[in-house]
Amino acid sequence: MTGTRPEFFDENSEPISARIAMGLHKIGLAMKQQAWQQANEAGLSATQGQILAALVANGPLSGKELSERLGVTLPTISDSVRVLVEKALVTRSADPRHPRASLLAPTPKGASLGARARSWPEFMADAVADLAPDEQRAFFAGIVKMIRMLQEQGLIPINGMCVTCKHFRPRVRPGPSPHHCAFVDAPLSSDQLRLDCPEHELAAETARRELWEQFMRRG
Amino acid sequence: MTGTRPEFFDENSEPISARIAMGLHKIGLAMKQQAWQQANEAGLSATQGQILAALVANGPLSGKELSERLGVTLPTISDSVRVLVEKALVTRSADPRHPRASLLAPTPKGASLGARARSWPEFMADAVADLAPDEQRAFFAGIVKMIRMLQEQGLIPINGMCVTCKHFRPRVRPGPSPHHCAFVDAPLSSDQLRLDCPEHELAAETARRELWEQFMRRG
DNA sequence: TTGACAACTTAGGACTCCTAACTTAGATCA
DNA sequence: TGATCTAAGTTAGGAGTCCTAAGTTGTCAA
Repeated sequence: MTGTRPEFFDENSEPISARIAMGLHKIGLAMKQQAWQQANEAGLSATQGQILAALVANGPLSGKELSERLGVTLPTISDSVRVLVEKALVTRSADPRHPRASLLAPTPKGASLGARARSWPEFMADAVADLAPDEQRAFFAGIVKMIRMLQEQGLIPINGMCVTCKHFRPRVRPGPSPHHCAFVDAPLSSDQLRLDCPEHELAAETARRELWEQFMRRG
Repeated sequence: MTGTRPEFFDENSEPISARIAMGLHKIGLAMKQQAWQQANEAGLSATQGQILAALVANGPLSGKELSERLGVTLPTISDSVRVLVEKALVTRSADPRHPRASLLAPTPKGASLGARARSWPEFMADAVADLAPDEQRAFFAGIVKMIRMLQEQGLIPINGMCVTCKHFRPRVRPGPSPHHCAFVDAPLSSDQLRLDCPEHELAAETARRELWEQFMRRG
């Protein structure tokens, strides 16, 4: 079984894109387990934690909005919200926008748990900390592009990414901060692109594609 | 709410490592949903698919080994395996290594499903395909390093990574393929590093750290 | 031969997630 | 003024995921 086989790796290894996919799969595994464990330690289920985190990050939301953001169906949300209300971590109030909808907001206790839940993925940040700054930037750039592709394919539900937002103006000036956010009227660099801006407003389909192409244009 | 606020992004954005974590979180979400959906289409559960994929990729395994590889407890595996045996996708046979253990091997039908299950994460590969080759390499390098860190922290169960394998010889020569695999006696480049080599044998703790430091050494 | 060990298996419970079938407040329109 | 439509939730039911705790059972060591 052993011997000089320089062709071994080319024959047996998959293309780098498949290797990336596998790596992300493994990272996803760690993420799932951590979320589960950290939720349990906080006396919540994973979904309950995610709901609280979303409410803290984005302000009051309806059940429908939550289901879109978390990528699960309404009944699943409905179930978890019932428990959160029973635990006095969330309150309901009427939503002026829709007749049957109710706006969900965290109570003070819920908000504090939600804030903690938001930091659950940060154990990842520790694992990233050892990368050199330029490696981190390259890594982040890859992630932004991947997420955009996944969203294009309809595999990621909602995302508050700058590159799909109607307020985003890519490459409007030279220098290190070429982009601009029209909402806050501020320049921003590629490093500063947000993935979950609460002010995100989805641009129309054609405008979105346009934004993306401008953003990707090199030079 | 609108106005010239150049400080907006620095004030409201998190550090890049946290942004990376959030991005990976979103990607993980897509991964979970895809796995679920693709498993359903194949008439399997997600876990069953992963078990079949592992058996195809690594050859016959015991329940214990499966539970380590998939990062779930033995009862969970036991449950899924029972269903797979009922479906005639997996067979048991005695394991010569352990008295009470049984080796699980896929039937032909199970093997074909397992081969398909192995390609489930590949939808990610499509999303990566738009990245330039150098971006892909940088991305992959980041992933390898992250996985290594996560494993260091005990957050990823088993991994057949070259950088933790006793057969791995990092940086033994100059040029584009500086590393060497002593098992197949072949040079390999950083791009060719494997994440799930079936021949992986875990090096002892101290040796592992040594390997890693050699691998990380720049220049 | 008695006990420890290791690898399961069983039992039981909480949570996730889905589809399908209601329920209901308001809007639309005849 | 109703009849119908729409959209947001809720309820019911079922498969699957996970866990902990408590057996089972071959083998090996004392």
